[in-house]
Amino acid sequence: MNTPYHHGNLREALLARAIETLSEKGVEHLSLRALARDLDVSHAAPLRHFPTKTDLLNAIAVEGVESLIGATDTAMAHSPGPARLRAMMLAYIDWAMTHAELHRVLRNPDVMRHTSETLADLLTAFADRQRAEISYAQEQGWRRNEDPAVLFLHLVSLTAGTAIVMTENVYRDPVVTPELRDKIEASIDLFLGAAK
Amino acid sequence: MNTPYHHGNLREALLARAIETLSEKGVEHLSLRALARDLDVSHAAPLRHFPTKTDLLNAIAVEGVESLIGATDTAMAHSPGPARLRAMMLAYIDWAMTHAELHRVLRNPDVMRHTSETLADLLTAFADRQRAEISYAQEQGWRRNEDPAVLFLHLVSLTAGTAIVMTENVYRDPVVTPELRDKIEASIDLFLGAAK
DNA sequence: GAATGTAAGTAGGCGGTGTCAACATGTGTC
DNA sequence: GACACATGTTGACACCGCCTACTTACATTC
Repeated sequence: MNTPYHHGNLREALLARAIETLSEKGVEHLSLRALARDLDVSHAAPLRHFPTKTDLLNAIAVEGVESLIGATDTAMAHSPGPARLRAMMLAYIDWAMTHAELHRVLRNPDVMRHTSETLADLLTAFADRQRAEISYAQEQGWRRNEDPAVLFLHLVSLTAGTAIVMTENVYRDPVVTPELRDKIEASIDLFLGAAK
Repeated sequence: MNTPYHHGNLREALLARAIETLSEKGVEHLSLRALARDLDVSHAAPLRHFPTKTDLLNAIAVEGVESLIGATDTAMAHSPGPARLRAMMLAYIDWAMTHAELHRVLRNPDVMRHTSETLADLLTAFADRQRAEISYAQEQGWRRNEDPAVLFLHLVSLTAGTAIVMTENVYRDPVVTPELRDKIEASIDLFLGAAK
């Protein structure tokens, strides 16, 4: 009865422990064998559920994107129509800051080079939502005569860029201060509020 | 005389070959031992010059940042005063697109977690230059009554974000088209030209 | 309810990796 | 010319992802 032959739900346990160690030690120090050790299981057991390490990272990325989409969804649901675009951008950045390592997995080249079908679908769906939100805002009068594709590129670049600048400390210390959140909002508003 | 005991300039050869393989196979497939094999040298020889793999990546990052700074320098030198800020941003993005893998090294978490002194210095110097350029533009009347810190955050996020969106294909296919460069410029100008 | 096919675990091995220690070989300096 | 020192080599260790063959438990079917 103790240490049964079958773990029961090794797949979920692997994912949970992986995300845990991810936020502790970073992507590059995540190993399938260490994961197996942590869960008291043979070193090859994880391969039954994730044939390759990339598959594991891919599954984690799926959970990450789902979490991200959930966060933006609730944020947008609590915002009135015209403010939804702003809520979406801020939710993305906030999510990235509170899930830094998960966010890092999402921009791991090895993951993004061979994304699973479901991950790719989630990403394009999210992108479509961003595009839809832009066109809604334009209908409301925001930057009405601007090329939507340009606005989309700008929105994506700015949100992803801000998230990255916040999570990785590219420019070391200078950026991280208490009133930082205000500056982030102000920065976003340079884009959103210009034609207000 | 053939295959002498001492390589002569192994350090430079390692860096050169590393950058070469980097653009071919990506960061995660760079190995010290493979590098040593390529240069017909024993597997531990690289450790004399780069005690750890992170040190090698760090040195590559230094070369990368120097190259990036050089590119922005010449771009800015060829632009009249008020257009320098725009030239700086576009030079950054262009450099990232033409040196995608080198750019990826610069945002490799393992590199950025323990940056060498010289790399950190280069980065802060570059950041200072961006700040200086912003304040110069503000003196010229551009977004004069805006918080410089917010402008800096926006500039950094937007440039880094655009560079990343272009080099990694986060949203798969939709973004990469021939007239893309025009859209990039238009996107940048949403920020730069707003208060013109 | 036994037989059986399959999913999920184990054991072991292969080739690869980064890193270390001990040793060898040149090079530059007094 | 002796000697310190930088730069190579060799061999080992512990780890890694991944593969194959084997074993165990579960589920389905007759």
